[in-house]
Amino acid sequence: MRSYAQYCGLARALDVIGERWSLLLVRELLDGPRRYNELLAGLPGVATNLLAERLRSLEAGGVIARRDDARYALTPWGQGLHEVVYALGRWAGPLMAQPRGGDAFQSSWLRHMVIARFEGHDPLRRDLSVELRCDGADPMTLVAAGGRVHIATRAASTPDVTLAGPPEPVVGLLLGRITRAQAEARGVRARGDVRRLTGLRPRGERQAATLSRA
Amino acid sequence: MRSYAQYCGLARALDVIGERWSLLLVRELLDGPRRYNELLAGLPGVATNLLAERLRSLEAGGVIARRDDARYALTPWGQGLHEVVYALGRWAGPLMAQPRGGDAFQSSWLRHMVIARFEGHDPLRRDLSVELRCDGADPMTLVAAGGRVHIATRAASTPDVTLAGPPEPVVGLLLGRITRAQAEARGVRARGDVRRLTGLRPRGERQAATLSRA
DNA sequence: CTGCATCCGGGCCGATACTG
DNA sequence: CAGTATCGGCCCGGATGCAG
Repeated sequence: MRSYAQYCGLARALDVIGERWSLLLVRELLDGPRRYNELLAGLPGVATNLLAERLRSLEAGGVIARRDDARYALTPWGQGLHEVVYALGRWAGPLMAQPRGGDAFQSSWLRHMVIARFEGHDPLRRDLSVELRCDGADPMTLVAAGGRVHIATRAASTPDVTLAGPPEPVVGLLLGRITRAQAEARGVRARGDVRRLTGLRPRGERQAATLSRA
Repeated sequence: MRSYAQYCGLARALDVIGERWSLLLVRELLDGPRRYNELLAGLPGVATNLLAERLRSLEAGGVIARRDDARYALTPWGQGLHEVVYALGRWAGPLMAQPRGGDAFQSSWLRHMVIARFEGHDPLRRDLSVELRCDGADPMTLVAAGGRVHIATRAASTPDVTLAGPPEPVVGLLLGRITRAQAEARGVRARGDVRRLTGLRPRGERQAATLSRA
């Protein structure tokens, strides 16, 4: 890519990872080393030549490295993009309840969304277990305990709350951006006391309108 | 821009701010509302039609708004990109000591770099005042007091340390990525006890090699 | 002077075909 | 499995024009 030619941290960062697909490729590698075809599967829509070109570019930039086992992995510096990727994911919160037909969807993306939203310790967080059954993804269980949230990639035995249905309203309800009625009108089957979901979020962030796009 | 068509927070965020120049435009607006020509001056290298097109795109996306006084300003949601921009700026730290001739440079970018690196409270931070005189930028003073860092856009009366010279080695020395000898070899005039700069950074981050690109 | 719109050449992107 | 080759089209960058 053409350089911005600005002595500014943001500009120099974008010179390295600002090209199309680059950050999504980093997202895939945040889950660990991946082979070329695994990356191709995790990036629906990317052309094969573009993936190869981005892999070369990010390797030259010191973000990723090709390992002996023919897998690509983030360098220690590249792993620092975790904060950038999650900051962008959190910022996109207000967009996640919006329906947009035709979007691809994968279990690992749902896990990233949940982690980005709930990572870190919060002493006010209430204990809770939530089973998520999004259409097109494996069942997943969010467990809040001791102020921290953990996510397991399997169904729960006795969840406090279960949300099943299309990804957008399920996530929208989980993030507190839509009401239970709105979610159910959009195909969500909710079981348990949905109001307890607000206990996952800090006091100041329990209103759905907070940081709304509108 | 063409959508990634992925139901993922990162992908939906990049659908809104992933185009070339968009985040740099946001960077300029983090300093407050700006007129079209002010933005043009703050984004050396951008074509006039592209700036107009990005302004339209970001306005349609709900990131910025055109105000009555013909200025552009971030919406409350758009201001949330502060964390994204600074996370990218911090990640670029290892790149900032590298010389790259021809890069444009502005005082406000230097201020952003310093804030991105030192913002927040750190009880172990030592009190210190540092005057920065980068070629091509107005003199600036970094003041650490009570665990916090504040930055003033003027010269200091009696700074503990003064760094003057080209931006890259001045910033490289401030961030602890190069030694005093390396900085002076690259044209930096340093006065005062440069070793005290390490007191600006938390204990664990006082080695220049930390998070190196190599 | 501000705030764009238009035009054009070149480069990047996207889709498909193909190869070691 | 892991890419390369090719090609059409869109986007970007630079120059210029122009209305308020």
